[in-house]
Amino acid sequence: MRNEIDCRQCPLKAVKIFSSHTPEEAAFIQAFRKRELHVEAGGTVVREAASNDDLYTLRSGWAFRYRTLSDGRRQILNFLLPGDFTGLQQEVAGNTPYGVEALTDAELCVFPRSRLWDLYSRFPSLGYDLTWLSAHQELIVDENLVSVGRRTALERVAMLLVHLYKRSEVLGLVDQRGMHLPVTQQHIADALGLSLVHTNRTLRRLASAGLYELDNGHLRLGDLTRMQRIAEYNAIPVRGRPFL
Amino acid sequence: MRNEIDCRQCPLKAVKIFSSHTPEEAAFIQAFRKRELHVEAGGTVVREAASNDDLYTLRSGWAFRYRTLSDGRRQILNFLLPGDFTGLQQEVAGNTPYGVEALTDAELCVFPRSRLWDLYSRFPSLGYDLTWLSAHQELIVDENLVSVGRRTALERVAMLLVHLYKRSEVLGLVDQRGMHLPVTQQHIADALGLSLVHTNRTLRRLASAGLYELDNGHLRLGDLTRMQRIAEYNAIPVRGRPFL
DNA sequence: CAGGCGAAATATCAAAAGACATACCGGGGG
DNA sequence: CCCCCGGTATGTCTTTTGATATTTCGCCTG
Repeated sequence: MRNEIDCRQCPLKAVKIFSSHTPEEAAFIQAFRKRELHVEAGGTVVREAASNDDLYTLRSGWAFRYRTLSDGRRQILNFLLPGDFTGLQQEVAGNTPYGVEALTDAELCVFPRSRLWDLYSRFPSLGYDLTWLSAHQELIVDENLVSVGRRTALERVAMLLVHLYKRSEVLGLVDQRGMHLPVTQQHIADALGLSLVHTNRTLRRLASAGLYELDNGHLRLGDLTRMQRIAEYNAIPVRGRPFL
Repeated sequence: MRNEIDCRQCPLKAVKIFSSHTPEEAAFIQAFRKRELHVEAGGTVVREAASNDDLYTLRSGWAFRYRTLSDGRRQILNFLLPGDFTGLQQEVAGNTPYGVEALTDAELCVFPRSRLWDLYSRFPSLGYDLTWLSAHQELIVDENLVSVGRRTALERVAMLLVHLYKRSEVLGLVDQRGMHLPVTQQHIADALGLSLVHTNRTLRRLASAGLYELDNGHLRLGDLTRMQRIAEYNAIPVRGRPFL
């Protein structure tokens, strides 16, 4: 087993967008963390409809939350990028109402739900952070719901590309090649409530209008302003955001 | 101005599903509350895309959260019933990314976001409750996203009726006439990402199969089990749930 | 280097849902 | 009492999206 990372040197601290912890908070988080979890691309982080006692911070890599219906129809609820936190909803429903799957090799920090009360009582600041993270994720799901419910296929795809691009950007994951987009068209279809075929058609339409280029899994947006106008999507500007 | 209700005698306390507060918590909530707000049916609680410094508990009546696109397309994100809490997302985005509108005459308790930190530091238990409420609302939005993204029109409508029925039931809002359903078909359409016409057709289909009856705004479900099977929806069983 | 495989691209046809028009229905106000 | 108006119901036609099938492409592996 490889050495675990010390929370006090968490690589996320290097990313500007994240706010920092006091030494006491960092020490508590370190003690709160149960273990690290490494999942390879395509692997399962949380099994759908199973019981689960853990909370997760995604430290590196991509993942997504999803639900499936009995005949296999799948809806991706949202994509998880580094710094995202998940698992709080199990506190409300008994078991996990959704699954989580890794899109790339991913590293996660695992926390025990059983000691959540400890966190709130000893570090209210971290309790506040959890609420913040929960509200942030809901904001993203709200946005997805607007897309799936009321945007056309073209608008939806444009919205998703802009959304993921913006999120990658603030995490420092965009370089001159563009951003690494580790999703298949099937994932996009499942996130947007479209069929695979129609997703393909729609992507083609955007690409031939010069609005994006994809080479080797790296996405570049040709005309961000026009994309945003098509999608009628303005990313939420987030200042210092917390993480655990 | 009519007398305000004392939080220590909050009518929600009479509803079994809600867990209770310690006297200290109740006193804090009382002091935290800025004012009460009475909105009539159809009135605006929170204006979309405006700045807003408040948090809200819906104490009685129905409301809904929504977003609109510039050409008027509207997506209802979720319905708010008594005990529901909203406004935390403004803590993440600067201004309110969604509007809230009352469906019936409604009473709300208004809390200042500026004193939120006070709540976390002095009553971590209430901080935990806010996280719970946030996660609970997200669970509902997740479920809506699954519907809108992957269920057929028939399944969606069935799911929504069951969902609202179940929620009303645990709040003690169902009597022998059924539940009061204060929504128009346009609201249902906007919640489910359907057109008004198609919503009407679909409702007709369910009604003529004897699955529900609506008289005078009161909904009765003819065959709950069958409805649930159509919708493939199992309401989340919620035990003691917090409120502010 | 050939074969196999997952993902992407594309054609054809079918179904679901939307748009528009119009009629109906019931309650409140002049 | 009648008219207006919001909400509901329904018919007809169009558009969008989905289903199925087939081909292509790039990559990995043997």
